[in-house]
Amino acid sequence: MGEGIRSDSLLYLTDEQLRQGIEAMYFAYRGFTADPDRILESMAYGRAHHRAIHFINRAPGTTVTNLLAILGVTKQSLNRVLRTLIEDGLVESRVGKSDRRERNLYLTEDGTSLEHRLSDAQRARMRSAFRDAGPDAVSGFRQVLESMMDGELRRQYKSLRDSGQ
Amino acid sequence: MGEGIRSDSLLYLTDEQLRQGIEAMYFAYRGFTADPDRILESMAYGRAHHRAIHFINRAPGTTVTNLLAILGVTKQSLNRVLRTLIEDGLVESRVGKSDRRERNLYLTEDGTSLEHRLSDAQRARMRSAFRDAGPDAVSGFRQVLESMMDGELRRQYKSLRDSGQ
DNA sequence: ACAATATGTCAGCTTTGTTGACACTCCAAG
DNA sequence: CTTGGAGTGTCAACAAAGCTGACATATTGT
Repeated sequence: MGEGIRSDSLLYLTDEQLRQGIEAMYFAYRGFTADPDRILESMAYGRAHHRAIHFINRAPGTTVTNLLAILGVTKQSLNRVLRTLIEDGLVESRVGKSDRRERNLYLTEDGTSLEHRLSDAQRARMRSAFRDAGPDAVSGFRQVLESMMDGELRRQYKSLRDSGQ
Repeated sequence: MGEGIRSDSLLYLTDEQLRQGIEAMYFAYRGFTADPDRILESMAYGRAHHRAIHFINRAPGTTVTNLLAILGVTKQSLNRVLRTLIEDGLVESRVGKSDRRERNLYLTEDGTSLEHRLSDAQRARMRSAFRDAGPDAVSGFRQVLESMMDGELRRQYKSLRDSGQ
């Protein structure tokens, strides 16, 4: 073994370290979805409903096409989810003002209330993880995740992020 | 607004920061699975097959029950996946030596070869993200993910991690 | 002998994704 | 004003991957 081939600054790039990162991502994502899943399964809903509710709440008045781009599913798949949410009175679909082909989506009071329950649960876990790890770790966490995104997804993530606060 | 209510050290725990963390996790996970998914869809396989292959490779000779505990699915669900992998000659199931009720699972040569293709793709993305973000960020990333796991999952993650290298 | 364990399998159901086809509304350009 | 295309909704059919419940088999340990 030649010395100095692998410098200290590259030690975290060994296959072993990478595999640990992969497994950490897998197990953490299961924790990440566990709390909302528990709430959703008591109703007739699943993760797809949660995602729709999240992003409608995030950008009220968004169109179906925009939601399709963010979620990356087919309109048939999204439509099935939206239909149940509209039927159940959690989402309101208003005909577009300037372009009447578009549908602008909004959460109703009930929809907002469910969104709060779901995001409270998810935020509580995220808050606890952030608190445990500390501000520097949080910054690193965000940096790595952002680098892991696909180009188009990263664009959408940043666009949402910058529209926030 | 009163000054000093929210100290600098807690700024990263605002709902806005937490929501960004949640969305980062969502978009990053899609990037995380994108490359293996592309490889898998060219065959008749899905993510469930990838997970089985990953953990069999990780712990050769593991039993079905152990795999069930790690993956958190029902045996019917896992069995469907394992059956196709065994039929296709990617996984070998050997009767247990000491306890003949158990089945010890191993990757065949073909199974190992597919595992390499999948993990090479996934590691490449992880490596690139790690390199972009730097060692400190990687450490933070791992810390936050570990805190985000459920208790039982964290136990399994650590057990795998410590058995490595 | 008997109970418990590990595994496999059958049937049936759910959620969430997919294609393909088609209709309707509406905007904009010719 | 007609016509093409975009945005939307819906139908049918299907697939992957999870679930429950029930049951069979082999094996182990008491």
